[in-house]
Amino acid sequence: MKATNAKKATKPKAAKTRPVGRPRADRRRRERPPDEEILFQAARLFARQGVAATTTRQIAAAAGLRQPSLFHWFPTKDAIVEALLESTIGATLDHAERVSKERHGAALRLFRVLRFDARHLCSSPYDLTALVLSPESRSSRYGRFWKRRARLIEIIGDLIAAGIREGSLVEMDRKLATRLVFGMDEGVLTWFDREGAWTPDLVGETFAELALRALLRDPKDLAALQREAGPLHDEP
Amino acid sequence: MKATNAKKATKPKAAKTRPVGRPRADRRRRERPPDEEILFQAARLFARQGVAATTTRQIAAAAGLRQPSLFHWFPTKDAIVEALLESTIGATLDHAERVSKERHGAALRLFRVLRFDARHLCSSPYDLTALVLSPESRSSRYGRFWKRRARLIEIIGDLIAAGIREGSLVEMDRKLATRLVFGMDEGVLTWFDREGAWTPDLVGETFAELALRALLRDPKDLAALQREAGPLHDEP
DNA sequence: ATTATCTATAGATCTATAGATAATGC
DNA sequence: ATTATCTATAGATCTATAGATAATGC
Repeated sequence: MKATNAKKATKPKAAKTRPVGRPRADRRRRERPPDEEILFQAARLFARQGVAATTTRQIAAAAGLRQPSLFHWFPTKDAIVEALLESTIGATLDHAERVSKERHGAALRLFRVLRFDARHLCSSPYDLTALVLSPESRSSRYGRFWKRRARLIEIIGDLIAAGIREGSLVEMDRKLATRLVFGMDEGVLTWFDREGAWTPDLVGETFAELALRALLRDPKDLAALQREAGPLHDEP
Repeated sequence: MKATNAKKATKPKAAKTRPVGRPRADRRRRERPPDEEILFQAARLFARQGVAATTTRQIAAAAGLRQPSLFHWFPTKDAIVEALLESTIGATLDHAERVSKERHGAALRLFRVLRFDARHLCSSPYDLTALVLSPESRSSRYGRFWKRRARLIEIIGDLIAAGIREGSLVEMDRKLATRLVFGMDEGVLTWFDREGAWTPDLVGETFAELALRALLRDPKDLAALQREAGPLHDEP
């Protein structure tokens, strides 16, 4: 949202430089830059209450600001939602566009796309619980997100179709399978617990395993697939 | 919400009996009893806009009433949400409690529980898109729903654990698998299109197939399982 | 008498704008 | 001069209540 000041980078980080601008009424230690803090706190509140039920006053209070000061950083409440939605899809879509064009078997490419997305959703700095699945996110206000998500679904659908054609995946309704698998993928947002025992890597790997076992003609291929895909943490 | 008047049942349904009470300002043909119409329209609006963003005025207008007249049928807006949430879980939980106690293999019982729930979610008279997955539904206000849903997850988890013990299901993190499979199940609410080509029966059957293929040690067992389970439409 | 509705409105919000203010940076 | 904040508030909601009203039922 804000370009980082180039000069700041050269400066050896001073221990206690006071930030520019009028001091805050709420003097608590700042964990993050204001725009990131706003996104972080907004996501936390959206996850608990939903977007519409969360007020700008609540977001501001959680971020250590007065309500109108929010509008210095984001022009509208919607802009906050948009920024969070983009954070869920950007990296995954880039990865999927790239991997889906590689010259490997469709099953392998599918495995990697799914594994990456589930991990990405779990490892976001923001708590995205059900934000992506909220009816709000489908509204035309967030058309950009909506189109990019549709593109991701399309890529997954194409990989499943290719796998069926190649004979590595079992014969089935391609579109229905795509929806079910993608539903399982996004579904992690409803239950993944960032304080829990499961790591994003484990969830990504297990989800992709489960999905491929369901789709592969011969589930014994899975082990070879995982070997070829390599460990998740190497994924760019 | 309203007990059906016993006398009404005996009466041969009169062609044009005017309903009791002051006539509505909005004179359109009534499709359903007022309370059902309110639930139906509320669900439609919740699906498009989310719960908090939907106003009682909008619900009332869609149901052919003035806003305050809503409160004759439901004491609060929350009561409408509660009624809809209960409609998603009631029948499924009854079915699951019953089936999970039958004396068949765990895989078969699991298959039937999953198949039933996915179909039930798709075939609701109300458009429940993402209502169940909304952060609102997790709020303590709807504790009854929340507890019943947790019980359903528990039953599914127990069946998966039993299947692993019996050796019919593949060795894996029982809880993680439960979450993933249940996520795929509820996920149908985000994409099932009541005007689309897929029937609730098809979605239920395909989902349960996919889930069992993912979990079974030997996917070839699936065909036998489906034969033994019988057709979905016979399911009580 | 009972029922289902209506109109009017109280009281409590909520988003976003206007304009002042208190810092740093040069 | 620039930046980031503040206080005050306009204007637009929204839920729920109060009390009147227009039907049917007996």
